Formats: sequence, C-alpha cells, structure tokens
Amino acid sequence: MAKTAEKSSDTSKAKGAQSSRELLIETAARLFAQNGYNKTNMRELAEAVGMKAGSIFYHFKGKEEILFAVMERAISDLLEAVQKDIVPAETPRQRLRVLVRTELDMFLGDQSSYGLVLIHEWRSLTADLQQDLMSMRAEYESLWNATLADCHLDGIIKANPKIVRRLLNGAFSWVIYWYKADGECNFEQLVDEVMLMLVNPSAG
Amino acid sequence: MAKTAEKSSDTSKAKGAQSSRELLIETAARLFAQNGYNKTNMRELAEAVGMKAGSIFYHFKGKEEILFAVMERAISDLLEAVQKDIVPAETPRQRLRVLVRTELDMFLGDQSSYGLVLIHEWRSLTADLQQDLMSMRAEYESLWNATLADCHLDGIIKANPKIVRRLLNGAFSWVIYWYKADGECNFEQLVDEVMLMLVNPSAG
DNA sequence: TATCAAATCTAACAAATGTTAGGTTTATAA
DNA sequence: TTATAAACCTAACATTTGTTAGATTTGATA
Repeated sequence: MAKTAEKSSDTSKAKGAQSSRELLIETAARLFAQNGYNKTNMRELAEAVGMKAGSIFYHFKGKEEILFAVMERAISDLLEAVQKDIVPAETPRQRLRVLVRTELDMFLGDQSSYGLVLIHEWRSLTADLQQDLMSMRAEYESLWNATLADCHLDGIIKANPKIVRRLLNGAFSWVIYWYKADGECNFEQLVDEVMLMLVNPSAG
Repeated sequence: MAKTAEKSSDTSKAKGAQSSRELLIETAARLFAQNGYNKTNMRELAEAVGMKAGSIFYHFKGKEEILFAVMERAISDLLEAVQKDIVPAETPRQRLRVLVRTELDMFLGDQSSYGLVLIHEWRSLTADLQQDLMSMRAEYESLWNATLADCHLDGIIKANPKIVRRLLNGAFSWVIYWYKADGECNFEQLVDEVMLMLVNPSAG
C-alpha cells in the first residue's frame, strides 16, 4: 500500500478507513449523497481520496460496483443496528418504536449518506444488482412485518400491517428533504410524532 | 408544421397532443418516468416523437426546460384536480380524504408519469428552477396544512399536522415502488387504509 | 405561382466520462 | 540488496451526449 495512511487522516472523519477500498466507499457515499451518482465522476471521487481516477479500478471493477458497495453497507448497517436494539424491547409497541427510530436514524444520523444513496440511487443500479440487494433486505423487512402484525393483533394499529410498512418506508425515505435538526422538533420528538400518528393511544 | 398530425396519432394516447411541443412534453414525461432523466437522451426522445434530435431545440431551449415543463404540468394538474374535488367536501375528514385520494392518484393514475418525474428527478433540476416549482406548489400545500390543522382541532388526528403532511408526502411518493393495481387491494381500498392509519376512528 | 415564416433536418462540434493498458513507485521478505 | 507483488500513476481511447449553425422542407398567404 502506498500513501494510504497519510491520506486517510486527511479525508476520513471518525471511524477512519483502514484500507483504500474502505476509504473509497466512505467517500463515495458522501459524494453520491451530496451530488448524486450521475454527477459524481471518477475523477472527483479519485481526487477526494487523494489518488488518480485510473487507480480506482484497481479496487473496483467499475463505478457501479462502488455504488453497490455503498448500498450493501447501508443495508447491513441497518440490520445490525435493529437487531441490537430490538432484543430488549418487550412489547410490540416498544419494538415498533425501535424500528421507527432506527430507520429514521438511517436517514438522519451520522451515517445518513449510506441510507440516502440507497434510496436516491436505486434506479441507477442494474436490475440484477437491485435483486441482490432486495434479498439482503428481506431479513430486515421480516422484522417489520412481524412487529406490525403483532401490533395489529393487539389493536395498536388498525390498518393493514403490510400497507403500513410500505407507507412508512416511503415516509422515512422522505425525511431528508424536510427535516432539520435545528428546527422545532428534535430527533426523539420526531419519533414520538410518528408513533402518535400510527398508534391508537387507547389500545395496547 | 410538418408531420405532426400523422405522428401524433402514432405515439400519443388519449388526449392527443395538438402541437409538437405538447407531444414532446407528453413523450418526455413517459420516457423520463420509465428510464429516468439522465438515461433518456435527446435522440431517443426525438425518435419517440418522430423527429430528429436537433429539431427539439426549436421548441425548447434545452433538455432541462423539457424536464421543467413536465414538472410544471404535474403541479398544475394536481392543484386543479384538488380544487375541483375539495369544494363539495364538507367535513375536515372528507377534505382530508380528497387530498389523500388526489395525491395518490397523481402517482398511480393515468397521468402518473408526471408525478413520477416530479418526484424522481427533483435533484436533476437546477436550484433556481427547483425554487420556481416550490412556489407554484405553495398553494397546494396550503390546502393540506389547512385541512390537517382542522383535523387536528377536531381531534381526528393526534400528531403535529405539519409533520403528518411531510410524512404523508413521502409515503405517497413511494407507492409507485410497491403498489400493484392487480394486487390484493384496489385503489379505493388503498385510500381507506391510509385513512385508517391516520384517523382516530372514535373522533370527529 | 411566388413569398415567407414556421418547422424540421443534416452534420458536426465540444465537452464529459467510464475505462484500460502499460509503466512506475512502494512496501515486504528473502 | 534484490525479487516480487500490491498500489498507484500516466496517458490516452472510445463513446455518449447536449447543443448548434446552416441548409432544407412544408404549409399558408397573397
């Protein structure tokens, strides 16, 4: 490895990238989220990590493989975070809140670039790569469906659980367009509002 | 005008385009919705309307102006449809249902291409053009906010109306990814489910 | 028919961009 | 020190794509 050490201390934030491949993924996530996948060319990405465009192809087969790597991480990070927090939650309502908070955090938290790219650039992926990601996502979605089904049985939610899940997924994907952390409502209050919208307070 | 008459009968569906400009907007909406703005080049668009790429620039200053025209129409159609249906609605809950149905129809109905492009390709627009569209949209949004505020006062919804609006906007933008008209739930049932999720049945 | 403007075509430019092949540097190990 | 492979660079290719200028056609009008 050449100048990875010194370069990574330049460009990477916390959780510094060990390898160049790692650094490329992190930086690509940031650039793709900021300027879009199409409007981010290999030369920009290369410069941002401190190397030349051609060198990227030593680490990735092509541009799309980088996009895939970013999205892959988005999904695995999300699943990991949920699985960690959902265990101590005992009631369906508590588990629902964990899911809501975690997915919102994916789009608004520290690592929001990954979630942002996953949503925004979905159509920039080839169909078969989309399929690969969807099967990775299946386990995560089953957590949602199970939890919402429980909530429905308990009368906590009234509408069809599967439809609610879809609607929420869209609602959360959208928050990046309007939610400002310095606005009238902080993150935890946002979670409260979502629960307030969803849940019948006189049940469960 | 050259071959507009015969060509429009080839490519346009109902509500056939009178002028070439009109035909270009319709076709662009369809192609942009289908394949994305970036992946639709002027040559494809030209061929789809039966002319050559260069000729498009007689009708539009550039590609972005076509995108803007599509989005402009999406917004004005939406506002028109809402204003037409919201008048006979008497209660806040009925007005809310009109808003829900109309916005859902924008993404799932006959003219869904326009709504689809408006959502998907938002970031493909220059910032100042985005601003222009947002001020056009303001009137429509005020209808939402007024209605949701009424619903909140009546206790029909519990959560913050402005937040609910934002969440719904995202949820509806997302339906195109999952809703199938031939699935388990038809359009009107979908509207019902949304209302069921939102509204406290024991109030208003 | 002659005229004129609207509408379209032809042909090419110019910039951006993903990608590649081959050379060069750097670190590691014998 | 030398051999080797990983990591990176240089330089260019090939394609795509928005755009444009000028020629050409079409349709209506006088």
